[in-house]
Parts: sequence; structure tokens; C-alpha cells
Amino acid sequence: MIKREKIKDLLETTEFDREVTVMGWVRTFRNNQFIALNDGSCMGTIQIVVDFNNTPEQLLKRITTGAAVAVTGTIVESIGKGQRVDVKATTIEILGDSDPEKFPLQPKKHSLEFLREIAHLRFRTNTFNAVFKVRHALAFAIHKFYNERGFVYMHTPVITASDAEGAGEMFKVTTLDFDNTPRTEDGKVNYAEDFFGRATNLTVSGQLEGELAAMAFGQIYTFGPTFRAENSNTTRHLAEFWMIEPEVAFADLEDNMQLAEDMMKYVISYALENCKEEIEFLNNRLQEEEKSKPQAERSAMSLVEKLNFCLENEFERLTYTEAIRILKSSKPNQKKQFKYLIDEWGADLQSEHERYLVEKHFKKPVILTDYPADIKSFYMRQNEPDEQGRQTVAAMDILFPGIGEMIGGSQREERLERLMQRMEQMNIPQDEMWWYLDTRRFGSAPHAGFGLGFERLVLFVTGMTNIRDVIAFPRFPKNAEF
RNA sequence: UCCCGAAUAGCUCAGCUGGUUAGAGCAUCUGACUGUUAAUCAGAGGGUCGCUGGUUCGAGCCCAGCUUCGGGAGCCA
Repeated sequence: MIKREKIKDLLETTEFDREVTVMGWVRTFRNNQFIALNDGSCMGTIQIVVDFNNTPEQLLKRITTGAAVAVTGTIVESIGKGQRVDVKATTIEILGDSDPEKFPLQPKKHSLEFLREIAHLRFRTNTFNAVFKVRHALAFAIHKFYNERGFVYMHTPVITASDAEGAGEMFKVTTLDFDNTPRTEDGKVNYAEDFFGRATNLTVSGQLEGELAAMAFGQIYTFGPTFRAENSNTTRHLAEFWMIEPEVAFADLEDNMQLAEDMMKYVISYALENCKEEIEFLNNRLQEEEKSKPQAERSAMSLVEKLNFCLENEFERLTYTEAIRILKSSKPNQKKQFKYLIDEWGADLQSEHERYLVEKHFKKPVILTDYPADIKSFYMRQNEPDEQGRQTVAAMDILFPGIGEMIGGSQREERLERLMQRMEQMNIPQDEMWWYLDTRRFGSAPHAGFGLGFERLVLFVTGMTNIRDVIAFPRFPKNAEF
């Protein structure tokens, strides 16, 4: 194939009057004369000027929105107002036609709901070009951050036999024939005949395996797909999502919080520096949207301001117990505006409470720590009971404005006795978890880690509001199209 | 899964108190124009009013169920 030049480079070029070849997809064809061509290298389009008097009618008719074309011509300074450069076409080849009667994208604003239905084509819009460029930058920045700090990237299994992680409903993985399921004598499914010789599921977390690796490499992270079979229908849950889970040996909750905050700031600032154009576009897009909202619902800060604010300020750190005290004496609690009123220590925080703390009280990311043991997972390290004898664990949740829980983590219980006692209380089968418990038997050490929901991070940085718009092909209840 | 709301042309939406042949803008097609910027101007085509049933002389509009979508809640990342 002829070597093509990227539109991104041509838009910045200063070497005019030379022959160039560009290939891309037609966004609009105006006036039988001007093609706005995009090749994905940037959000912008380059203007192709067509000499329609010397171009066959048949060819002109095939230059339609969505068509793939290869254009060879001369790059010149544009004499029009809206752009700096033009390509004066000498030859135009249609690589792939696009029937204008059927191609669903028009050169106009489409609703995100509509674009979700044509997720295979929505990449070809400016918004999704920007979103997925930012997504890429964030993914890259995460690897860069951990690599610079000497972490080892671990690939933990996607298929797992343990269902003891307690992180939610799991998808079953099987090759058994549903119409003719092998049964044991007492009528249960006989998984001994299944592919792995036992029941298996898709992973809900790589944490447990991550801990094993951390107990050798010192610091590791995972970044992979994660599956939850919860019937969640929200703007911040997916059945298939990507999660980053660092795990650090010889670290406590304090170190864990610092790592999380450093990471968040690192990747956000990387995106700001490397996706200037994209974030600027998303910023403006949001501001346009704000204009149609009533004054009261408009946000105080623009996207860029919000991201910078997040970088410039320390995350607020407070314990669950302190949070309860603040919430208890808060206006919405006193005036009984909360749906669930805070009156006792020990209750799990509802999202209205988290939102109050993050969006109203502190107005910045908040790290909540030391939750009651009863509402948290078995592997979290047990704190000494407080002066009132209340049992907490060294957990941390990082809450972000507009998103809620972005990160959930903890220092892990490294003391074998305490861990086993807790597993017993919570009915976690210990025999299946022999390998996990072995880390506490052989050279156990204090360690800590957390899970970051990657799509929630992308949500925050792009300012998008529905998690289904920041992953290419979202998986959620009743939907696995594409 | 629960609560609320929505579903009308390819897209975005209007459609009065239930009343004849369901409208607009954009898109598409035809023609004109040709340095346009979501080009412009003129004209044309385009509808199982989500589905099923009910009420009614008569349903896009009222009622019930279902489906899908959106927002909120729960589960969490």
C-alpha cells in the first residue's frame, strides 16, 4: 500500500506544496467540493479540496459520510477561513463505500443513548475518539507509574476455582452439556466430569493471587478484566470491567493510602499533559451540556478545573468513626433529609452519605478508613478494638465526587490465627484456600493493597457520566451485543 | 432486583380535552449553485405511533401486562 501520512501530522506541517497521500473516513462532503477527512490520528479533520469540474460524477457521488477514501494531492495553505491547510486532491480512490441511506452517523450531534446502540460505529465520533484516547493514556500511565516504582505486572488467572473472595456473584465457567448434565448419586451436578474436574468461575478479583506474588516480589500490580454477575443496572457498574490491583509487602494502611493517592495524581496529570486536545474537547462538550441545565444543577467547576483541583489538594483522610460523627450532626441528617438517617455506629454508609461527605462537606476526594469489621471482608487486618470495644478493620475506600467509590483496599490480615478465626466466623471454607493461608504459614509479613475500577477512573477524567460510554463494548444485564 | 420516567420518520423532537388524511428541523433523494465550515436555495420520498390485549361509536393519546431504554437506589470497583 502507498505510504500515507497521518492527518494529525499534516495539520501541523509547515512544508507546503509537496505531494501527500492521506487515507481516512469522510465526515462531511460540503458543496460537492470539500471533504472533511478524519483518520483517527486526532479528533480534527483535514480539508480535501476536490476539483469537481474534472472529477467524474460517478466518483463524486460515492464520496459520502462514512466512506473510506485514499486521497493523493498537494498540501497547501488554505485560502478558506476555518482551517490552516488543505489537500488539493489530484486522485481520489474510494476504498470502501458507505451507503448514505443506511449509514447511521450524521454530521450532527447524536445522543449518547443512540450511540450506545451503534457501539461499533461510535468510535468514529469526536466524543468517543476523545474518550478512548484518554482511556489509552490512563492505561499507559498506570503501567508507567508502577514500572517507575519497580512494581512487577502480574497476570492473574481469569478462570478461578475459588468462590471465596466474597466480592460478588460469579459467572460459571463450564463445558458441561446443560441438556444432559452429569449428576452425582445425590442429584447434584457432578463437576468432577467438567473440564477442570471441579466447579470454576470467572474471576471477581485478582487480589488473592496478587498477594501470593507480593509475598515474593515485594510489590506487584495486576491490570486485567474482572467479572461480576450482579444484576446491577447503574451508570457506574459493569459485568465486565478492568481493575488495577497493586499489592505491596511490608506496607501498612498508611503506605497504601499514599500509594493510591500518588497513583491517582500521577495518572490524572499524565492524561492532562498528554491528552490536552481531547480533555479540552470533553471540557467544552460538558460546558455546552451545562448550559441546558437549570442554574442549581450546574457544577461549580469545569472538567479541567476539577482535575487540577484534584491534583493540587490532599485527599481528605478520616476514619469511619469520624465520618459518622460528621454525618450525624450534618444538616441533612438533622433535618431528616437523608433517606437513611445516621444514628448508630456500625451502619454501612449509603451513597447519599458518601456523596454528602465528598460533594458537600469536603468538596474533594475523601479516603475513609477503619470501617467496622462486620461490614467488611474477611482478609482485612483487624485493628485493636477502640476504647468502647468496637472492632474495626484497616480498610480504606477512596470516594470521588460524582463517582462514589473509586478505590477499595486494605491492609491484609497477616496473622494466621486471626485470619482463620475470621474465616470461620464468615463461613469461608479454609480447605479450598490452603494456598492462600500458606502465605501466612511461611514467612507471613504485613502487606496491603487496593483495587481501582479502571472505568471509574476513565469516567472521572473524561467527565462522562455513564460507565457504558467509557468501555468499548459494555457488558451489563441483558446486553452482550457486539 | 426495587422506585420513577420514557418509547411517534434514519436522528432529535412536537402532537391540544380521545375525533377525518400524524407534523417540524436535520438526514436522504432530485435539481440549482460552487471557497464551503453541521454550506445554501427549491422540490420530493419517508410512519406497524415499542409489543400484546382491553375500554370506547372512535385510541398516537385512557387502562393492564410485557419488552427495551434512561435516571435514582441496592450490590461494588
